[in-house]
Amino acid sequence: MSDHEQRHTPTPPGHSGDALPPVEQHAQQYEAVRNAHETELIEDYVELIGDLIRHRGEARAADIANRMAVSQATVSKMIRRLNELGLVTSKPYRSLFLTEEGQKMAQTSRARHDVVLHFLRALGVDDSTARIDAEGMEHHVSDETLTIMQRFTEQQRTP
Amino acid sequence: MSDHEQRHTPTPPGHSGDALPPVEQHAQQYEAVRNAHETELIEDYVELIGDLIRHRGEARAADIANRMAVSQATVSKMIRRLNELGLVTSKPYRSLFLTEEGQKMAQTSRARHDVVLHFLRALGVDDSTARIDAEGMEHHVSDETLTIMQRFTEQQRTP
DNA sequence: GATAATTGTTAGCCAAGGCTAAACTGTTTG
DNA sequence: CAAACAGTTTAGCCTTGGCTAACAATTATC
Repeated sequence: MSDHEQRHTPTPPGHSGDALPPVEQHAQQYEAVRNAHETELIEDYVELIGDLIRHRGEARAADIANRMAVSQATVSKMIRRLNELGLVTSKPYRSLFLTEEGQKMAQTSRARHDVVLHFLRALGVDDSTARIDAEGMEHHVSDETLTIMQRFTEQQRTP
Repeated sequence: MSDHEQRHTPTPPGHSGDALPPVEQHAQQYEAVRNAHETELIEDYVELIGDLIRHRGEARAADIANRMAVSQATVSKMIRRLNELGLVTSKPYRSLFLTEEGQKMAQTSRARHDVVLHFLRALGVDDSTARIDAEGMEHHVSDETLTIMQRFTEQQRTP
């Protein structure tokens, strides 16, 4: 653990832009992003499976592959993982179901996604752009920010 | 390419929540996220190196490792990659420099980051939360949304 | 009901991005 | 100036999440 940096001025004076955050805080930012990345894909799969079930009555691997633009082999492998994690149940060659826990995750993830999407639209972002941005952003928005976004959206709706 | 889904109602009627987007659009969302992920880390490194140079006069591997909360070995490996990509120049055991291209990327990335961070603060998000969220969000915000965020922030500043 | 088409699985490959341990270089200091 | 220390690199390992190709099962069609 080098504190080499700390020998110098902690908050340099006349630079353009913001100062660097303290090391611990800075590190925490990057760690948060890495953590988000670990769960992100899992959540996306679970969310999509939930959506497919809701809207189509069932979730099949081929549909997931199409919608994710990914090979069926990739989906198959991922489903095995979701199984091990206790998020879905599946019998070979049959369509998928979410466990209790999976349903909870799908629901949370869905809600999160919707808040971000509606927020972006309320901000004035074009629908198809909002969809793309929301998909990427949803896993990186804290609960605090999410609440604020929701409040903002509601205010826009009833001016 | 299965169109199995399309046999059914394309926009189902009375469900709660939004309908599923058409397959092509949906796929595009996920592809965008995967693409962002590929460049994300690279941009983070380059941005951080730029920041270290600006604020401290030099960027050393140990500082990067500390700030990213990652081992030095990981940094070392990454620097080799950045080198191959023509983004940084480095002599063994010496501190790092950004190439022209690297500087351009650092600058763009920095600007993006700042817009998102200032936007979140203008929205009313607490500073340390805003920093964490901004770090994750910055790579998933389209230019369109970025512009809107910037406009919003300026409006808040001068009410 | 046999065969064709679709869907699902398995095996084996690859790159990215982490890690630890060990070797090496450069700098500081007794 | 030699030894100790701090910083850097290399080697080798692991997991994820992609892919293709080959095979297996289910479903559709004649």
